[in-house]
Amino acid sequence: MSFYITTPIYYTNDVPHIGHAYTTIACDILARYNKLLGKEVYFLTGTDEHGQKVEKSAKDANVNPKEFVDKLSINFKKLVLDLDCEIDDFIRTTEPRHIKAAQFLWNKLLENDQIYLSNYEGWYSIRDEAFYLENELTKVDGKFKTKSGSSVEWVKEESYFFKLSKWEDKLIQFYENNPDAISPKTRYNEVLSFIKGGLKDLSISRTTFEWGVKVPNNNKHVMYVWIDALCNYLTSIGYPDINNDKFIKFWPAIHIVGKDILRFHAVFWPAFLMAADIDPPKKIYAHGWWTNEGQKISKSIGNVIDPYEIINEFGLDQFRYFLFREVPFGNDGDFSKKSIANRVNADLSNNFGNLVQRISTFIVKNCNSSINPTNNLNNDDKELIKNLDKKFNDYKNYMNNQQIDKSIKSVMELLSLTNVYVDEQAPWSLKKTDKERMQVVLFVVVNIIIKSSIMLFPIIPKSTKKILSMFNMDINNINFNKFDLLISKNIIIDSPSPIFPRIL
RNA sequence: GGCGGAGUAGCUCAGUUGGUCAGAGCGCACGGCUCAUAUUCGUGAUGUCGGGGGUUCAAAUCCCUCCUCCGCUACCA
Repeated sequence: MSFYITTPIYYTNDVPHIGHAYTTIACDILARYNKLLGKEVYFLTGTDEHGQKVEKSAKDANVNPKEFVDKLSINFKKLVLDLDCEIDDFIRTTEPRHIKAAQFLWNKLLENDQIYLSNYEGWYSIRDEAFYLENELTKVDGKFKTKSGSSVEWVKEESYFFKLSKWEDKLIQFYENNPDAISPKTRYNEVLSFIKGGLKDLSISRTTFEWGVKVPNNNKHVMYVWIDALCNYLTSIGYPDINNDKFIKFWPAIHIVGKDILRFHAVFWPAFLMAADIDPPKKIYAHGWWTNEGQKISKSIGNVIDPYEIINEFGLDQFRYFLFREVPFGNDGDFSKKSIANRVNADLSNNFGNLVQRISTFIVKNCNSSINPTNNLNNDDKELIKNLDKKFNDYKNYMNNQQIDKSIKSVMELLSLTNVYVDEQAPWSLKKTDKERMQVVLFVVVNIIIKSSIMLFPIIPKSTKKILSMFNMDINNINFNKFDLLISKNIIIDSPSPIFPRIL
């Protein structure tokens, strides 16, 4: 079994922000989870480095575009590592392998009679670098203006077109047969209604700038961003060699994207692929956006969230945990210092961390730091183990559908039940009355701590590794294959220290 | 305008086919324990389930209508 997951490639026109971190961590969580399942995982991210904006920014900065993107791309690559994300490849669209792949894809589309040369005409705003439809414009003094007041002019530009209109029925059919191919459900509905509203052929080349992948045999044109950029998902696994091991093993991919670029991934991209005789993606998952302390994030307001700032203040795992526990994956969320502090304290410090701490120190003090396996379970113990089993299944079901928040919640519920169990069994009382029974209770709880740590490993890898090594588990070999509900070996505990300090 | 989603405790939200569905977490109040990172456990309070009307023995759950919010309605990415 294999699992291929991608982030969008990030545009090298600015420094990374919370949105980039969010998408990348989402993929990392799903990648790590699938590794725990024993699947062969391929996790791809990278940078999208072409286009008019980059060309212009580079010019403004008085450097050539390649130098410009070299610098910016590094920031994104660094962020991936600093977020503790285990990628398998970092692709850049300026790499020769990608240019080769994109041009091959183009030629394939040409060969399959999916591309023709014509003219793109419309009202164009130089200031906005965008075309407008007439119904988007208002007439001021006999001249059309955009809502923002920019003037527009009628522009006619030679362009290659992709025969998107031909794919309308096939896309509808594909999505009706694969209702899970777009998530969440509301996004699926949106895309389907968009397609049903009719598809026009798509302009897929530009002549107004040069910084892009050249159209084969016509150097006047560079490829439209979405042919160039989306092709990266193929490039990384060896396209155009579709018979190589990687391609065979991993395609089709699951694409995690922001809701703003859903259409490109869910309409254009599958059409390009089918037109080039390649299977459409397995799934496209659109996530939401973050606000900052209740406010929409924008550069002009100046409230862009720098991931490094959050990590430095709250910790990396705390940040990762908050992003995916706080908000249903797919919804918008609000980031605030108060909510991350509350969330981390309630779930990680108090519920999980304190359970680990109270049990581990108890074992160190009262059991000579060691706990032995046993099968001598009473009904209370069996009940809790049954809950472990149930929550583990819930957790997997949710993760399999990218419902990361719900899967985390399942583990938290298990940990709450365990805290209740500890209070009810009261090992500190058993210490005086029934030492044997006390050992059993501790053994049951240790099992839950270890299993919960493994379940949470994809979300908070560094902290859970600390916990697992505190219990002397083999942290280089964590997976679900050996996930027996009860551990069969003696557990020795190293001197415990709080893993999740409370945030004040 | 069209299509779609949503309005349930202070906050974030669960509520399958109408009949323990009035709930959870956080927050708050009180109490217990003291193994633990002043942590944990228990108990409790607050809601005309957006408004109005209707169907039914019975509706947050079905129908009608109104109000509010959000998303999509193609070529910057």
